[in-house]
Amino acid sequence: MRLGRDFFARDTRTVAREVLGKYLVRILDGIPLAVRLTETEAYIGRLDKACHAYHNRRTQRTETLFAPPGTAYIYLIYGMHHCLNFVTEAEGEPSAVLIRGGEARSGLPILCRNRFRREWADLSAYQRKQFLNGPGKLCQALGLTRAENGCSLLGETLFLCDDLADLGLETPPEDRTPPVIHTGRRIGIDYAEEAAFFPWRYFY
DNA sequence: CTTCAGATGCTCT
DNA sequence: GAGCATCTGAAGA
Repeated sequence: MRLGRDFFARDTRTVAREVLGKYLVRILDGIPLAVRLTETEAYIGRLDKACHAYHNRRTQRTETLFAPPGTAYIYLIYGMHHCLNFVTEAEGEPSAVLIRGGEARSGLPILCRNRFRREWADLSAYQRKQFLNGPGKLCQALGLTRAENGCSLLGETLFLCDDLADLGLETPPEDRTPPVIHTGRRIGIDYAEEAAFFPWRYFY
């Protein structure tokens, strides 16, 4: 079953927690790419110095955070990588869930070529183990860039779902037991003072 | 396994 | 002009 707007229109930390284990699907050139989400972070504009839209800060970049829940917020970081977020809360409450990691479930050959311009069989064990364990890696594999900033997550080519039946695939056995979720500090925001210590990173 | 430097360009001041 | 919600490869332990 696909996730609707109501899923995203809730407390950001709840969404960050509950989206773990769900599948992010992108249909690219007719081919379904699917990633099971394993790591997220919550960013809440109202309270959070680490959020780009802290105190409702409105600039060209943060405009997407004011879009309806269920919108993709994608920005360029460090001049060469992209980060994907899901906009959350009621429309106009600038908040989002950063997608930090996942595991490939469909379209592995494409995901792999997007990331390494090589075949899965040619990757080292280290490369396989670290395949999608970072926000930039995930965007690169899925071919998501600023061109997709502001796109709906409720559409026909980019969406989330509960299971892989939507894609005509069987859900693997290891995906059937609910993940045990851990929390921790968010990564790479040491500048954000007390907010750097909020336990708003979720993973399993 | 760990640390570290360097890449690279957009965004806001 | 400064800073950034990162990744990679090389080198060391």
